[in-house]
Amino acid sequence: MYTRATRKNCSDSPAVAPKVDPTAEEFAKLAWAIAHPARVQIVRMLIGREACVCGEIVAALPLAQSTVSQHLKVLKESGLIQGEVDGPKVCYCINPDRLQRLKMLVVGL
Amino acid sequence: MYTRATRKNCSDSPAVAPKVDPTAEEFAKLAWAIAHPARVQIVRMLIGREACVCGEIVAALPLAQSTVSQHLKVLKESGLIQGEVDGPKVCYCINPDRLQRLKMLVVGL
DNA sequence: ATCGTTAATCGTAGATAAACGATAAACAGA
DNA sequence: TCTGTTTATCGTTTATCTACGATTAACGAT
Repeated sequence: MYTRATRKNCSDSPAVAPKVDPTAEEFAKLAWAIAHPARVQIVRMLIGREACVCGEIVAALPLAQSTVSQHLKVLKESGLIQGEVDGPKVCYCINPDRLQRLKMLVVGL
Repeated sequence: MYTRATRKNCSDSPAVAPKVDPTAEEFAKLAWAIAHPARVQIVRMLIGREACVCGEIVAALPLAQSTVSQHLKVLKESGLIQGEVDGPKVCYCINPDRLQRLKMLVVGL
């Protein structure tokens, strides 16, 4: 047996309950949305510009149009952004509620 | 040509500079670290307990020991946590600086 | 109706992640 | 020294991500 404890609260803390906290999944999904440099830039761009057409986002990134479209899809699925069809173009904007939720979760760590 | 603009700041905004902002990569890496439910739970556990032995983390999660070890490795590589060897055990704790950095980046969005 | 533009989707290839069991390494105690 | 404990690593399998070109769908303008 190992009874040595050289660091406080290290080996001698009470056992942890093996329970899954429910927000971990939601948290991970939101974090995952911005877990890629391109998506971080897209989010920042949309926050800074209020709204942005897909083509402008493509032009601002060194990626193919199809790749950007996929990143936009990921962001849309996370709820962080939403797209609105405007003729042949699609106008993307931030979803303030989800962004706020992400901030809450991170700050609440 | 498409000149219709039904939404403000949508099609008629000035062009975006195709420049890569330098913190996007750092941001993405930190976000990636918590982009998995298990890692979110680990981080929360460490924040709430100050420090924690690997075995306790394994016990708290419904995952194999080797899998947890991999998640710990990811978190360590991101700098969010650090491990300290304590005999045969390893004691993990949060790196407050990196956590603060993550919070700053998210709040600064 | 046709043409050009815009953006999503498809198909594919390569890389990476996630999960596990098995093994190895490091250590304390007998 | 030998044994049991703890954790990291290895090897493997499966799944998902990322990136691209090509194609398709939707739309406005002519």
